[in-house]
Amino acid sequence: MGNQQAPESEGRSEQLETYFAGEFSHALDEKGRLAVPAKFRARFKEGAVVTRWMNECLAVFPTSEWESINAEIRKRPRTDRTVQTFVHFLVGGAHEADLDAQGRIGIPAHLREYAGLGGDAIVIGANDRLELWQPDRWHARLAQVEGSIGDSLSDLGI
Amino acid sequence: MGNQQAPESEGRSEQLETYFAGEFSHALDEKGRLAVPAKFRARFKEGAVVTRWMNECLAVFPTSEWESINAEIRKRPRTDRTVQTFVHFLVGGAHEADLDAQGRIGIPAHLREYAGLGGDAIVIGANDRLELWQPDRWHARLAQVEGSIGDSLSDLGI
DNA sequence: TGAGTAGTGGGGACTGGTGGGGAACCAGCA
DNA sequence: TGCTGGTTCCCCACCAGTCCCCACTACTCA
Repeated sequence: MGNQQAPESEGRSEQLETYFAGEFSHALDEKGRLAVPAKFRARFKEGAVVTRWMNECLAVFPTSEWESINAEIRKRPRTDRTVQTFVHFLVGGAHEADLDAQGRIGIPAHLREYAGLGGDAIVIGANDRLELWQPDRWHARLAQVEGSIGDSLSDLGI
Repeated sequence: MGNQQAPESEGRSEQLETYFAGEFSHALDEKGRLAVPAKFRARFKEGAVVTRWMNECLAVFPTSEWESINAEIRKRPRTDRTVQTFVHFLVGGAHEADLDAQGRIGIPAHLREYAGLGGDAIVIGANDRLELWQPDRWHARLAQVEGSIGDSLSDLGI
């Protein structure tokens, strides 16, 4: 990515963010819609897939990203136990949607319920995906992560 | 509709969904009919096959998909124990049907009974098939899956 | 301080899901 | 063989949820 050559005459060329990063606090409205941070919207031009994710949060993938993950799964035997787990949890939970004209995405009721979302939500950039967290769960997760970050970094050799 | 005769005006920008995904809650009516989610109906133009499936749910395959699975089986020796299991469980349970004009499919009584279906049912998109679940069974299955999703993802190298 | 962008809220049209009525088909019995 | 009862299938109509669009407010940047 990265090395952009001729700067666009546009001035601030809002070029495509390659990886998601950062933390945002947005509100879900009455209808279960959530605004995607403006800088990330271009990545979702082709559509977005919302699904269940680990630690009781939701993940939002650009469609292409999701497809490449799922394509990997479809190569494997459908009766494999691990594959079934994946299919039920992730594919079964997957909701495909486009952003509306305001850059919002609708979150189906059963996913909101799974992640405990309502009112405010925390949007986390997590490289290949966005994660949506119920605020309390996010803070708990952060506290948990802080305790083990030292070990993790040395495990990873960073 | 159709005041202009574009040949495949059927098309719509929303073209055929390639794989099934997502979760839907639909009701079985008095007559044992279940509405197939509208976005998937095109995949069942050639017909659908409903049959028993793992974890006491039902599976709905597009006819072509079912055919390719069953063709695979027919190549194998009919005395093979696994083949016999497959034939009794899946082929024996198979019910071929078309969607009605409202996009509903009729589920025979013996299959409804097997899956405990009546009143509400959960429809799960599972890549190559739809799965029909009795709500309580589905929630139990989800709870079970949730516990092992982390391991599954790392097993799959995701 | 003003202009533009981002986030939020809400109203209206429309599609999809559900229920039910009626016709057609089938089988059993007289 | 004709009549009757039941089941299945088809079609119409209502209702609710979803999507699309418009408007308002707050914040940021120049």
